[in-house]
Amino acid sequence: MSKCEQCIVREFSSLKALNKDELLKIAECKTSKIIKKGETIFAEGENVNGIFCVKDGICKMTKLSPNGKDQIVKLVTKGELLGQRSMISEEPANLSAVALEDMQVCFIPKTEILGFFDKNNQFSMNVMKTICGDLKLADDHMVNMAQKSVKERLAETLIYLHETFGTNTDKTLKVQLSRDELASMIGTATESCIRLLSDFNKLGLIELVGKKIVLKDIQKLKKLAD
Amino acid sequence: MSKCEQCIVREFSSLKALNKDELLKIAECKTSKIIKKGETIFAEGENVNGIFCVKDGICKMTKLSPNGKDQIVKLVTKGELLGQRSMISEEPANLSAVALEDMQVCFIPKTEILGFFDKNNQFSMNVMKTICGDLKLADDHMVNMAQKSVKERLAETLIYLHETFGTNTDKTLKVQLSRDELASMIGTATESCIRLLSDFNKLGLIELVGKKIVLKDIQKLKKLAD
DNA sequence: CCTCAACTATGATATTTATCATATAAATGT
DNA sequence: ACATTTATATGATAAATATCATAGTTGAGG
Repeated sequence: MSKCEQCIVREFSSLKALNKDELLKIAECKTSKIIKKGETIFAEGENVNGIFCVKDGICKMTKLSPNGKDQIVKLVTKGELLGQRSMISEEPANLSAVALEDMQVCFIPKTEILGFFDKNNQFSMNVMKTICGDLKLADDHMVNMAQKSVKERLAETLIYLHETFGTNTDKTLKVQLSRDELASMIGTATESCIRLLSDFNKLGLIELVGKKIVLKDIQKLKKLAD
Repeated sequence: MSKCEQCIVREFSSLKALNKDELLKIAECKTSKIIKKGETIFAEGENVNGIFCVKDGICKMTKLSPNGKDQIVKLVTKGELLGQRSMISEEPANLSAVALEDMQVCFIPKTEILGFFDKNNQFSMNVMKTICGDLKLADDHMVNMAQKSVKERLAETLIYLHETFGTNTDKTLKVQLSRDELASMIGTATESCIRLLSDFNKLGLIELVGKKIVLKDIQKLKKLAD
């Protein structure tokens, strides 16, 4: 069982407010897991009963729309926590978490976390601030979906992927989403997404290297995204 | 200065966790305001420095999209609190709050509320749960915007307005939004919204009584909304 | 190395939605 | 009460997007 003290999640998440003793308590009760690409960490409607710390890898948070299509609501990467909302609301998960690449995560039971809420105010405030940040992003995201065209949303998403997750040595985007997943992020049909990528390619805004994408003209993309 | 003990906001919001002494402290420092229909309680980008308790009336929370159009993100009505996210995140307001009808609100300074976070855990948990609820709604809303057609969103919104705010004695919807505002809720052009209302009218799903709307066939509307 | 399935790509077409134009109705101020 | 603005309504058209069809490409497993 590895220690939590030097874990990356501790540095970046709400957990940074925990002291040595509290970290030791977590280290004792946590469960480490390896999640393979494509595997589900938890699914919409499931009772989670704790939170997951993402130690490595990226996952997509999705929600099934009544029309049967999956919408990617957001991406979560190393250093972040999963399942906080569900735990606090005492409700089943509203979103599914599915690994986009191999992941290392730790599960910490609800009982442990809820104890910290009572005793460690800084921790509570951190969690609250994180969720408030998520709420702001969700509202902003909603307005984008409602007001922007598919083209604008695609440009914006490409820039987001570039700025947030960076590139490989060959300049291709590090997070490798399928065209289908990219379409599901921007909320459009797969064919429309492919077609627009093709257009962007012809316009010299991006370059398609097999299934991978290179951003060639970020300034123009930003202008396009508004 | 009226007391807070019997106030409707106290019954329905996170404030219900506060004890008599705490309520008295609030009663002393709060400011009551009358907001006329159309007036702004606070605007996007403003520093709010406290929260507003909605004692009576309804307001819209809007965000300006880069294309210059206002998107209505949600409606807030009596018994609810405004400006919590901004206060907790220590950021300017992300949304504007504008009265849809005459309102009574009370302003409670930030300093007072932050004090309760330290001393009253139940209050903290209530606030956290409220924000978690907001986050779930925002995510769901986002998926709707991304995946549903304008027609589906209109049907869904009409049902929401009916179920949440009810009807007048003549069966018309109580919240009276202009066609423009309704369009801004569902994220479409005003003309498209008007046209669809007209279609729904011809199909017998709704009835247009001047600028007001009566839902005639809720079952069919629900089917339409998915 | 080959085969099958899944993914990517593109054309043709239908549907949805936005935009522009114009008309009518309702509200507002003087 | 009238003029002026503002909101609602509808038609015509253009633009955006989805859907259906089909073909090429890639990658995994035998």
